[in-house]
Amino acid sequence: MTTAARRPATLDDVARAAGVSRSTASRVLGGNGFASPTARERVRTAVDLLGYVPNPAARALVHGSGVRLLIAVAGTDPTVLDDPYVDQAVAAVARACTPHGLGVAVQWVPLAEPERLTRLTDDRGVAGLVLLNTTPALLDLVPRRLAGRAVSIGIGSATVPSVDIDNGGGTTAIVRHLYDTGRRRIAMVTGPRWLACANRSVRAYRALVHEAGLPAREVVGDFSANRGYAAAREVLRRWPDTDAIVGISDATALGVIGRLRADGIRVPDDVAVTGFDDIPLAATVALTTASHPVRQIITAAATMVLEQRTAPETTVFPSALVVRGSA
Amino acid sequence: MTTAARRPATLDDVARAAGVSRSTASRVLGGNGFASPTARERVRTAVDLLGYVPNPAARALVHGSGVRLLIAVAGTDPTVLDDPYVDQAVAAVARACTPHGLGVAVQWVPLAEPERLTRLTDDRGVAGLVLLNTTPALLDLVPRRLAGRAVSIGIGSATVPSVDIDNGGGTTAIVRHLYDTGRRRIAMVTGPRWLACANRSVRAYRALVHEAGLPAREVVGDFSANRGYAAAREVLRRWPDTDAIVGISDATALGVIGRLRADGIRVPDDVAVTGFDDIPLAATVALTTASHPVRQIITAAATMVLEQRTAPETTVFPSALVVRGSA
DNA sequence: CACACACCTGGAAGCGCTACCACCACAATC
DNA sequence: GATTGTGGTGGTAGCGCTTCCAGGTGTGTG
Repeated sequence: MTTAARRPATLDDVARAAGVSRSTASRVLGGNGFASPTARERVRTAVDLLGYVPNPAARALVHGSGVRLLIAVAGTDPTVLDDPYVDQAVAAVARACTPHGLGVAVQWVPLAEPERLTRLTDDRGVAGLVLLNTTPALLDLVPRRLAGRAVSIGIGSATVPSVDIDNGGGTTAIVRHLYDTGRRRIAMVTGPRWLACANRSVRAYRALVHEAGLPAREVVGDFSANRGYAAAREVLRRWPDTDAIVGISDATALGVIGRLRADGIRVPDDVAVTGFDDIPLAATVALTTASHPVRQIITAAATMVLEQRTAPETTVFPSALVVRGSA
Repeated sequence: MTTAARRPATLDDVARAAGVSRSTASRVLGGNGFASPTARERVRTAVDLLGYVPNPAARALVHGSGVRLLIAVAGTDPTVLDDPYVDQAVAAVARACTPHGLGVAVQWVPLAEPERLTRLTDDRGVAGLVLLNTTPALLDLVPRRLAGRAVSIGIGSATVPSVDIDNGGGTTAIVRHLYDTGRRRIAMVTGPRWLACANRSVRAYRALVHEAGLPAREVVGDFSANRGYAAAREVLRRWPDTDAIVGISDATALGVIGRLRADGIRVPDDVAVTGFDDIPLAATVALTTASHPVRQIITAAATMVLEQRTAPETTVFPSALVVRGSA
């Protein structure tokens, strides 16, 4: 539009165009310090005219603030990053960061080697930290430098605030629904044992079946549809009279349903199946599940670090039972 | 580990620890310029010892190179960003960028106002550009500054290279498969008209049905399951004898199947349904679809800008027919 | 033995920005 | 009339890094 070989304007250009010093221009843009209405006005118009956007690198350099949010995902191996849930988290954080001029990065932190996190946070480019699949060991390794700029999705600590899903409540609602609709031999395909949020679901399941005097039937899964597919067969092999299967996630449940249907077992007539998460497809395939606003949760987490909350609070988002066709 | 209040090391710290000047240390790390083996060695060990990671902001500042990749997604409204496909793209780009010390940002560019892209690229923080849902107008607005640092997913131009899916080939394979299995009244739920890749699919469909002397039956969709759900009913209302529905995406197909099943129409016995993309769930629900390595495609795109390819080449990734239960 | 020419090195400038400081008006106070 | 503000301003020092440049050493050549 303007000149041929456009070079993004610098603050100097703005100052010159506005006929003020760089300092004044900076003060106007930063909003702090004094500036006369005239100066303010002239700088504003110069900014508009030149399409000036501050250079985040320069800003980060002088503030020592870093330039991107790091999403650290704990897991046994790098394939955790292949999880669509991580995709969603990364994208949601990116969307929250973009208006603040921050980028996002993702990295896997091996479960067996949490201190690897330190190497990642030694990077001054890291402005903040979002922990996914958090373990207690990881929380202790969040450096002081990032205090108030770190948040955990899942469990928190005295220094690291967290946002979390009410997995226990969600699972309780699901299992109770199964019980209320006459299911008495309820099995569960769980998540990885080391994952706090998965454990809360499992504990809720156990508490409820125990309370009802039913046996607990657990097969360890990993959130994936594939694992659900295999786990379904294992459940029915070990406990053939099972009449309900609780999936730790929607993907798990979808895998379970796939296997059951392939084996000629009717859902929900023979076996009821439930999921957890309420992914978009759950509605399409009529999956009974627990719904929680994942995007909202992640966005809340990102917002916490962007706005630099200091209070190590835990925000728990509710989980709502959604009854559809599968149970 | 080391000192209590750890402050990430700077190049000065490294130089001091290694007993050389900052310049020498920088030269060793940059790999360019001369440096004696001794100096090289000492700097290396100092780096390891201190856990030094270069400050990307300072680096970007001196190089004028920017600090994050921008993913610009064209669409009629900001909800395009809610698409899981965008999630996946953002996450994949983030994964590719992270090792390079770059972050990612996402922004919507209104279809009706492509020049809004200029405001985004005026930000010196932008090191590179990935265009999603690209339109020709957008390609022309890629600034010179980003030449060789921009890539389009979909259509490209003389200056902007692209990576693309062989939508035409994939759709041809699908429609041919439907024809070969006896379907003669094949309808299609299309994508938005302005989207080049969707149009290629539609054109392939038209060409094939035309060639076979069949009528084209099109309902405009938008890639979403919801729209597929609604579109399925519209198809059957307008052409009750339809015996196959080609979905522009897996989500569309899933929506179509959901509606058909809800209406008591058997899939594939009464109506065959096909998708496009081969999302993870497609296998679970036995959807016949065309598969293409989306993650690999996005990664290829990201790699192109990270490695600053200059040749405006177009890389087309093949699309493979995956026959499963739904058609 | 002077010279060129390699290799190697530290000093210093500067990327674009913010923040501190010194300064200057002008008004209000003693 | 000297003093203390108060609102406004520009100069300048850096943030951590790269890169250019001047100045070293040491080898090989005329």
